[in-house]
Amino acid sequence: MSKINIIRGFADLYSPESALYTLMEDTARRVFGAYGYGELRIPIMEYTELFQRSIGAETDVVQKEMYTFPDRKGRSLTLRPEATAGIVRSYIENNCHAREEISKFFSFGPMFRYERPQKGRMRQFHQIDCECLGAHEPQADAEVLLMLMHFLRDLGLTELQPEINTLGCGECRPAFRKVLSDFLRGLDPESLCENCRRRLETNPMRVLDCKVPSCQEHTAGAPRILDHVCADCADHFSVVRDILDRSSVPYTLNPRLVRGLDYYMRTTFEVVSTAIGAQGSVAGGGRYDGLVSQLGGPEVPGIGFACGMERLALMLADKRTAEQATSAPDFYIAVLDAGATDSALMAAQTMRAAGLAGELSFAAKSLKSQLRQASRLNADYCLMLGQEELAARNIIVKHMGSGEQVAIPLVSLGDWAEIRHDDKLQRQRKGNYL
RNA sequence: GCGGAUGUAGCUCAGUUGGCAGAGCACCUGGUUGUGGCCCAGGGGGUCGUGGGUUCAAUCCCCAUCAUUCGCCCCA
Repeated sequence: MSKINIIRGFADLYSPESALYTLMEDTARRVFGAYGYGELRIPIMEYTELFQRSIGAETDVVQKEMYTFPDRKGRSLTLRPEATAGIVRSYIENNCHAREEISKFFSFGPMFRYERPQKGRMRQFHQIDCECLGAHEPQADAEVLLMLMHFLRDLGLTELQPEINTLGCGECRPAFRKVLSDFLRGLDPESLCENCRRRLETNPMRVLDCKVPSCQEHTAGAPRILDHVCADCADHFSVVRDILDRSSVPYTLNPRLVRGLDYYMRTTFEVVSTAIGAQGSVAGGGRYDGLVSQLGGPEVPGIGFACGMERLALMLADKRTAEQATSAPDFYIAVLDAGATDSALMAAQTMRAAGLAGELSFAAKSLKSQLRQASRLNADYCLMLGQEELAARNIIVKHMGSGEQVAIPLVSLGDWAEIRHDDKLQRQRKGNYL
């Protein structure tokens, strides 16, 4: 039979790397919980229209990257490419705005985008997502960003800094778009890269964050959205900046920062790392005041962010956090005769019931290789069990450090394990206070 | 959707101007050891990603295809 492969761009996640994801989730629950956010679990599939109407029908995500297919009754379903749309759908559907003035959610799970996989980019990837709905005040913007940085700091990623910008609102952005468009058309078309010449028609604001150096040079004198937003947007943004200035969180003002999803407005931010390859955007978010009503809900403002777990994991792996998650076992049981395997399992259960951690060899391989395995696992003790020991109702216990060994009656193995377990707890306590 | 790199033992990878397929680790056996990590000797294991082509002969050259990976694009 031929074997069946995993789907391209999907991944099996093994220990110890999987422990990084648990760490991220645990940290998220603790930090976001401290800000009054509750965990929300939503489906990974929605009707396709939800994403078309929220992300934007013209965006690359919707146009080329969604896993969309009909269900058995012909309705178009889509595996979620991001979390905000589903959260807002749920918010509207459950009348959250009528129950509480402000709703704060965090959520994590898999997202799906049909892209070419590369470092830090999978077709099934995972995001941590936070949304604050119901607050239009700029303080909410600042708090969300401070919370994100708090989360990253608690993960040990202290070197990360956010870039921030404002995108204006429905009132002032169209005017800026025109000013920018006029400026770009005034340039020599040859001075822009091929992509930017196309963007000029589809989405002129995207030209601003083009990474091609020559584009950067030629658009250096481009109008800045900061100078063209309306008074309300300017006031809003200056309050956000003022709070950040007064907090201890450093940030960079990046007037060229724009967002790929259509629903963003006003405050926008992104955390980029240069340490993990080309896909360096670790987290991104911003305000989306029109989205709830656009999806058929009430006029409720919102702000939030998404954080890419694969990219965080790349940075955490650099810090060797994964190794800390795994600990050495207390024992390993070597089986000297095949007939002793079930007794070895019972012995292991006795040890585990007493609080010790360890494994047994299921196969009665040579003692040499089993002892080697015990030292490879860095076990404290190796227990040996064969026909001879069974006949004597004993088990041989060998301390791997000193090499000392004793025969312990099988009936009192539990007592022995309990003593060992108490010793271990004492050592740990001592270690903590020292 | 577009480019570059890679695909050889369970794992990490050498290799041949085209001529019987290699190492380290792992595994197994034996020796040494106070039944153990080191060391020594031996052993098992490979349709050289897949399908075509060129050739007396292809793992090597050519074409196609699949997979992995790094970029472009896009995004978290």
